[in-house]
Amino acid sequence: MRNTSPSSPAARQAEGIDRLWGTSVGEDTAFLLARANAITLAAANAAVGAFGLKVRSYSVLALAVSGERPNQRELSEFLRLDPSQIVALIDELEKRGLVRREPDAGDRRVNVVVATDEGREVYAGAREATERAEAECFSALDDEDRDRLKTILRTLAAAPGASAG
Amino acid sequence: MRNTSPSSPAARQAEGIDRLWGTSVGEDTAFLLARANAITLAAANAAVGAFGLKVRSYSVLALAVSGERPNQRELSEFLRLDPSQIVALIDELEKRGLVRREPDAGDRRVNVVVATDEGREVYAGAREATERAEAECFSALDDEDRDRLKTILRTLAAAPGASAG
DNA sequence: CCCGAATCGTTGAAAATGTCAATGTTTGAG
DNA sequence: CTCAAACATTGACATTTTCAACGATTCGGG
Repeated sequence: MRNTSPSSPAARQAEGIDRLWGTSVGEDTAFLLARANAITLAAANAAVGAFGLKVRSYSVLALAVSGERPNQRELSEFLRLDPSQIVALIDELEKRGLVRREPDAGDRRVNVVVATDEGREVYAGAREATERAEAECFSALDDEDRDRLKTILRTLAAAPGASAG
Repeated sequence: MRNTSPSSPAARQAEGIDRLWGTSVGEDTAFLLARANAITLAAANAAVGAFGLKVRSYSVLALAVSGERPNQRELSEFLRLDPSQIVALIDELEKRGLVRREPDAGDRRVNVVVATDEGREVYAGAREATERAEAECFSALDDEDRDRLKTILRTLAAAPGASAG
């Protein structure tokens, strides 16, 4: 049996960071949120990477495919990215022919972002890959907890003050 | 009453990004996770900023205060940061006198990171601030949902494959 | 109609972060 | 003793973040 306070110096720290889970950091919901996010983000990035995308560009593509015709300011706010980053992301997607900017009918300042046919195709494949990756990330949860998590996160993500904190 | 398909061009997109929540992106748990994280991270950074810290350095400080005497490799793994980033973070904290490196008794390769008295003081204040900030972030949830969220996130954050994904 | 403030997309620069390879020191196995 | 591996560190490089400024356009008021 394992001693609670190991006498052997070599065995003291063993290979475990598990004891750190008991600290205030390990008990902090915001930290857990960040860590869970880092893990799923890495998995998602690996998944869409096969399609020459990152999570960022994949999100923009998905919104372009949606048919909601978001403009760049809306993408910026929804994805919580600086407008200049949206420009860069769309530039890249447009160069690849997955997306195009369309002038808004009623306001010549604004561009609306829509997907091309090829964009829809790439999206379909990438979406399948991310869903597989996510399924694996969340495999430790049962269906009920998955639903709960989604509901709770939606409450947090859409909370007032999400834009101007 | 509001028309579902507004005829006025000016009113079409209004000021709402709300319609984007109905897209596949808005339904994606991983996206919700990322967005909720971004929001709480921003709030936490604002909170600890008053103490000259960021969430990163605050986390390192908290682990140094914990008494668990983590070494740098452990910090790297637990916080999911590159070892070189840990070096930079500790350098800064050490320069400010909040933390110091102690040679490990049993292994001269490893440094153990411990807090100074001043580090403990600063931590106490910063922790209070972050707890206030978090309380506000999670104010939209009742106690039960807060517990659920924490439990679920812990499952995800500590899942196997969290280190080598 | 005309002016000024505000919005949208864009550009560019600076700071912060992330990623990776290489190194010196030390340990542990054989 | 020798060799491979682990730890902390350094330095280089790419990516991301953050800001300020700009031209074009819209909108509200006078």
